[in-house]
Amino acid sequence: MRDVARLAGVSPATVSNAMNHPDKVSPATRDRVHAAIAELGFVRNSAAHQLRRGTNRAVGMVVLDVANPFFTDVARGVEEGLAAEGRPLILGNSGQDAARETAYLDLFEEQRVSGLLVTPVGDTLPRLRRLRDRGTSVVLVDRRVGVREFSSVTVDDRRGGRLATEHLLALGRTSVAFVGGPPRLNQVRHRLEAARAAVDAHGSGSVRYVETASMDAAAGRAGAERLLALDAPERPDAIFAGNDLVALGVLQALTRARVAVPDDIAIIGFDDIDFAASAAIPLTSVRQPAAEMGRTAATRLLEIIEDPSTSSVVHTVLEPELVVRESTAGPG
Amino acid sequence: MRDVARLAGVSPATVSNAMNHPDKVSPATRDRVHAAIAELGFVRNSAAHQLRRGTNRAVGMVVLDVANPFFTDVARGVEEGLAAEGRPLILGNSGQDAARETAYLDLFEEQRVSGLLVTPVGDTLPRLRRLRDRGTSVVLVDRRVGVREFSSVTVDDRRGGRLATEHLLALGRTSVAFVGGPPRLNQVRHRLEAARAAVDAHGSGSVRYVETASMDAAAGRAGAERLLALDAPERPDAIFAGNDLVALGVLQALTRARVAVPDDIAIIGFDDIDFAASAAIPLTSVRQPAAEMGRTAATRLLEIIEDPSTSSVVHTVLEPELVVRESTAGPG
DNA sequence: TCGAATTATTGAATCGATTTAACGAAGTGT
DNA sequence: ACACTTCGTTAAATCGATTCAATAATTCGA
Repeated sequence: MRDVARLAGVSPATVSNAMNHPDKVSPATRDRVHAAIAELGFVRNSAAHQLRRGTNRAVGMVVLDVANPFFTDVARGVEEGLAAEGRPLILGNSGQDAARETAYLDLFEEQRVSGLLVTPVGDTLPRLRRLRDRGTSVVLVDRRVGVREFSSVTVDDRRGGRLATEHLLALGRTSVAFVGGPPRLNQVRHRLEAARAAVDAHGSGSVRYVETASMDAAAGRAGAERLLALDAPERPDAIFAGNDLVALGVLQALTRARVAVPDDIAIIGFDDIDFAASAAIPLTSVRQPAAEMGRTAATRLLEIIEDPSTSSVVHTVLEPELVVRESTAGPG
Repeated sequence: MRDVARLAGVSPATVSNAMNHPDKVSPATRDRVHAAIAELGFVRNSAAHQLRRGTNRAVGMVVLDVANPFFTDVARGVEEGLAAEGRPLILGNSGQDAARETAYLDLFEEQRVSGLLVTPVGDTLPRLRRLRDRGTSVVLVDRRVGVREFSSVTVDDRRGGRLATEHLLALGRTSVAFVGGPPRLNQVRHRLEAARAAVDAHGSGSVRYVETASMDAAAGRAGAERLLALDAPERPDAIFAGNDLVALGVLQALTRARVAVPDDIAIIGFDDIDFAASAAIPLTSVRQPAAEMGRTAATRLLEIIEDPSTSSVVHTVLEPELVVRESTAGPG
């Protein structure tokens, strides 16, 4: 910056003013400074900038799993929402791993980001509290922990679970297997509980839980194979998958075993990722408005950053929507 | 940090030494300092740290399109490769948009990241030169620009194009449409050129180019519809899609129009993303080793960071592999 | 036991940009 | 013409951690 100042024939302070308080500088010198900046290709050192300013404009986001299109859709929504304010978004991928989540939280805490969007994996609440107490605004995405303390944007999982299950029951299916896990995840619990409640309300039918360690296609294949190992009368006539990746895995395993979908076993997923529509047998799914979730979370976060005194905690719950395709309804 | 020093009964300098040069501090005081750090939950301010240290350990990566699983797979590979050194990876998504790419390069330049992985979109070469001249190591991923200056990790697109086209020709297809674009992308050009060369070498057949503005499913649908609008004798009997997303879009459009795949028209994609295998008609594709590409790029970048004097430019070219599925081969 | 060699700790300078308070120059009103 | 604003500019202090040179404490050999 000294070089820029020298070239423009002014002091470093004036260069700073030209960049950050253009009104404090006469038009003539402002132009001179900008010319010098352009000529030297000066880019300010954000470490120094932040150190003095005390704040980092960037927003951090810890994404649960970039391999899941649902979360990349959320991230894209966040980017859109942040674009209005021109704040950079720094993405970290926890890949469902608590240790990596912690590593990214450390990074963001060191960086003193002004806001944080996170879908927590591990026992993250104490960390989030500390971040908040130190001035980082926090909004939870697709999860709720510390309900009285942190705003969140989620989708009504119970409603989604009910929609899915009622759809299956309406089609005359009675023996439903829910494939997903681990049950520690609220998502999984809520969807499963709602499925059971729907079956109870219906008066007949059953829900069995096939627990998996993760929520990807491999888990779906493994879960389906466990079901296929059962004797025919024990087999379910419908599978409610914890999400679309799992559903695609289930579909692969069933197809390989020459089980007719949906005739023998119907499959319904959750999320309605783009690929659900172009699956081998297009997947019925419970649509989550991922991009909207991201946008909403970003907007809410910006509000809190602008006015941290707004201590009110807001939980936005978006509505899921049933999208019926061939994996339950049959062709045509 | 002053607080930590006070609590531990030492000077700030000792606290710093305890963290960064543990050998310079006696075990007793080191423990005392660490206890104080833990008690106060001290997290160092990375702005100050970097300002003094002059370097940022983090590595930046500008991903071309997080909506494309191919690139998230690459990013996962990069994370793996970087994990060895424990360097944080900061992700930015350009979404194929030159302006957003520039915004992220600005951010990374301000941050003085020690390394940069980028799949350039726009006219990025001058920016990369400047970054390199200022000490940021750069490795190109899935692209080559400034061949004498920047190391790169790519896949042999011509070979991939040849594999795909020879496969189609071997199946007796003669009229191939290449759907993809824009042609400004090297990838697209190389794959298309290789397709034409393969047809020439074969002695019969033809390749027509259906140009699209982007490389997503929507583009694939649009491209396919243009082909469907042709009179029957004009229609191709095979479609080589620029990547799997485009291929999935093509497949959707053909299915909707009740065109039999592969009987009437065969489809082959590129990338072999996970979803290709679970598509409506499982997609034949040219597999790119995405994760390996990411790992390799990360490793190469770390080498350059460690020893910037290594001015040698290395271009790693990974080999693609044909994966035959039903969209060309027919069931069974 | 004493000075030399070694090890542990600290005060002060430093990184690069921002900001505050002070300064000089130009303009205003009487 | 004089005192008084107003406006543009600058010197110097500052953000928080690191590092160097210097000092203090410890160990060791003779």
